[in-house]
This record gives sequence, C-alpha cells and structure tokens, in this order.
Amino acid sequence: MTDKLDLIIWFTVSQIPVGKVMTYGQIAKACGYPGYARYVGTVLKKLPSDTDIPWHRVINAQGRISFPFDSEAYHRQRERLLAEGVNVENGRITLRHYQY
DNA sequence: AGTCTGACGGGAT
DNA sequence: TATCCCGCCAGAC
Repeated sequence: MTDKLDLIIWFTVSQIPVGKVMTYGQIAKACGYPGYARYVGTVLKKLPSDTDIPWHRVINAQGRISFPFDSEAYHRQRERLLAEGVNVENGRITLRHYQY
C-alpha cells in the first residue's frame, strides 16, 4: 500500500517549481492522503543522497526547515533554497515562496 | 501485541 | 510569540 503512495509523493514533490516550497501537510493532502504529513517526512528520509527529487523544497507548517539549526542537513537544505532564490533568513520562509 | 521513534500538525495555554 | 501536549501514521524491535 505504502509502496504506491511513495511513488505519488515522489511525483508530487518533483512537481514543485524552482523557487517554491510546500509543507509536508500540503504534500500529503495533494496526494490524496490528508493526515499523512508525518509519512511524507519518512519517505523523503529514504531518498538516496544523489536523488533528483527536490526534497529541499519541502518544509514544515511553521515555515521552517525541519532539521536542527546546527545540523549538516539543515545547512544543505538552506543552501539549496538560497541558490533558488528562496529567502530563508531568520530561519523562516516567507509565504510568497509557497506553491499554494 | 506493546512500545518507541520520527524531515508532522494543530489546538490550548 | 513560545511552549506544551496530544493526535496521527508507518516502521523497527
């Protein structure tokens, strides 16, 4: 069951335009699985490091990157977003960067 | 079968 | 605005 859902989630995330972001909850809902926000994170975590899927365009409902500020993962995601023109100053992402 | 763990979310305080 | 708390769901043990 979750196997097909993984594919839907991968596809949905890959549809996020450059310079835009979506929350875990929005991804889940867009996939037809509201309430599966947590699972979206689980799926992204399983992606290989060399994936083409833009996992960095997925943030939490608070408009923040869901990694500890001092972690390596946090900086990787932040750099990728900044490179696409997404303002992450102050640790938060403005609503104007949202796809929805 | 019971319990714990997350790249989560939302309401209460 | 900042915590806290609880509900949520699949996986690992």
